[in-house]
Amino acid sequence: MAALMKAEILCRMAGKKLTNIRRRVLEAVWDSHAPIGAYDILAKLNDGGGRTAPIMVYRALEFLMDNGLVHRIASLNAFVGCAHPGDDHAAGFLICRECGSTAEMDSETLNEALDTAVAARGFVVDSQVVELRGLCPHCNEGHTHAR
Amino acid sequence: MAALMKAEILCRMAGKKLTNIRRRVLEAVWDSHAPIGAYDILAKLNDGGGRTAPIMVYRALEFLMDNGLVHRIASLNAFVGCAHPGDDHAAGFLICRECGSTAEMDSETLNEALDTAVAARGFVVDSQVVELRGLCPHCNEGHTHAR
DNA sequence: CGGATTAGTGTTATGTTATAACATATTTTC
DNA sequence: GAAAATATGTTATAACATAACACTAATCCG
Repeated sequence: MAALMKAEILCRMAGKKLTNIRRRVLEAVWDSHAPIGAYDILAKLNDGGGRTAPIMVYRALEFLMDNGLVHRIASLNAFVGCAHPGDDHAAGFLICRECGSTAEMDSETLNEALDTAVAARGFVVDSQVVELRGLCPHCNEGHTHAR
Repeated sequence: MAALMKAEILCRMAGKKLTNIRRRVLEAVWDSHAPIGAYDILAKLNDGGGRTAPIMVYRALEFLMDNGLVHRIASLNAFVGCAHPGDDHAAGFLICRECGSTAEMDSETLNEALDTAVAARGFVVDSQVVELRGLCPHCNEGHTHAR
């Protein structure tokens, strides 16, 4: 799997260890087509008789997030693989309410607009949560919903 | 309290009932200078011997959110009073990591940018979570942090 | 009016998400 | 190879949220 390979390389370059459990959690995240919850990851790991504890999953997720390999979707209490690992980027997400698919949006336009809106108020941003829920192009076929 | 008065009026106009528990939850939300968690609201209600149950608070919060009186901050699992009740608006939030104060950002610029970034991908947005964490102007005095 | 319907509240129990505290094992550093 | 740092394993519990069902109050409409 390409994402796994890339993760291996990035960790090696950064002097970080992509240990077994971390790799297995990352695999579980990528195996899911949609954002996946920590306890669903846990279930995958323990499928077939493992005895991994919740905190082990959370610790792995923390590592993966710190190293830009996974993002947390706060509005879903769930996690997705990062589409652009390596870049240190502020991302936004487009979450389809029908199919659950989640696209990472790394838009200049978006971040410039955020900066502008925010700078006007003298606020200094450290981190952002931008999660837009709606219909992806595929699920929107034949519909006529507007915002 | 002004927010309470406004809520009364808006509910009356909409034919909705701002019952006792709903009003008390709304009060608790406004009494807090920062976003407040459901169980902290609960504690306030029960301070002095009440026996309100968690679900009663969640039910009240659901009503208040449905009627545009309260917003949920997903990244904090907490709730804030809506700064512009009555408008049906898509808001964003600026959350100070030092003092916890939270400003509601109802920016045209922001929403236009979101629309632009999103329309380019053929995505149709229903609802949004925009929560920016950082330093408010007051807490930023004397600092030189950048994004 | 007064019965039927709807909306709201109260109560108990449980589900879901996340972390604390501490012991053990492994790796790195010097 | 001892000390320090990093990672894992184990048990328990904290924090956030909802299900299910009984009961009460408000409203609708003959």
